[in-house]
Amino acid sequence: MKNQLANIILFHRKRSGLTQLELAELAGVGKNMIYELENGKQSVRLDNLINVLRVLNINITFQSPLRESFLKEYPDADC
Amino acid sequence: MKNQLANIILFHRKRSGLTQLELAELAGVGKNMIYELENGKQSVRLDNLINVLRVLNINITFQSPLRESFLKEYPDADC
DNA sequence: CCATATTTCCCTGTTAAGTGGGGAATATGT
DNA sequence: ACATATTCCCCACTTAACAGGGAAATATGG
Repeated sequence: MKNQLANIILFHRKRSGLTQLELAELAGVGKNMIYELENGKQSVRLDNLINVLRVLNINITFQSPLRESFLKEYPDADC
Repeated sequence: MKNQLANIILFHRKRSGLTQLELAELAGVGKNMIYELENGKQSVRLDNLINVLRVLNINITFQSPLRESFLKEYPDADC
């Protein structure tokens, strides 16, 4: 149970029937990156992570109390 | 409108009344990182981004159809 | 309008992220 | 039990993320 992200990636990759190598190639990253991601490495590059998550159909979102109340007041803001 | 993340960070930093330099020091990153984040740089390190978001009280979450249906079936899984 | 704060965008050196190769360890399935 | 697939984890090399200095451009506010 290294961290949340590692488990999410492992779970989705297994469900997709992909090997680490196949996922790496689909995401355009090195094979070691998948291994490191699944083992809790935090110092990966964001764009690489996003490419991996895209293959696995995982969405990354950002939430905060401030943002949610702001978007409720100004629904078209999108910022 | 470079990207979503850049706008979120800028919006929250302004609301916090912090300068780029102050946010950088609180997050333990270089001053240039804040500038680059707010200008849409995608190749930043995830741990640095997380440190910045923590200061701004912004949460990262991961969502997928697979994950949501899975957690609905097995509420205690947490993976 | 002026002084000051802040942001933008150069630059340079350092450091570690990322890569592919490769081989040992482990898992898978027949 | 065996062959094969996959994962784990080491290595060395390349490259760019990062920090921090600095200076011009821009924003702020008194």
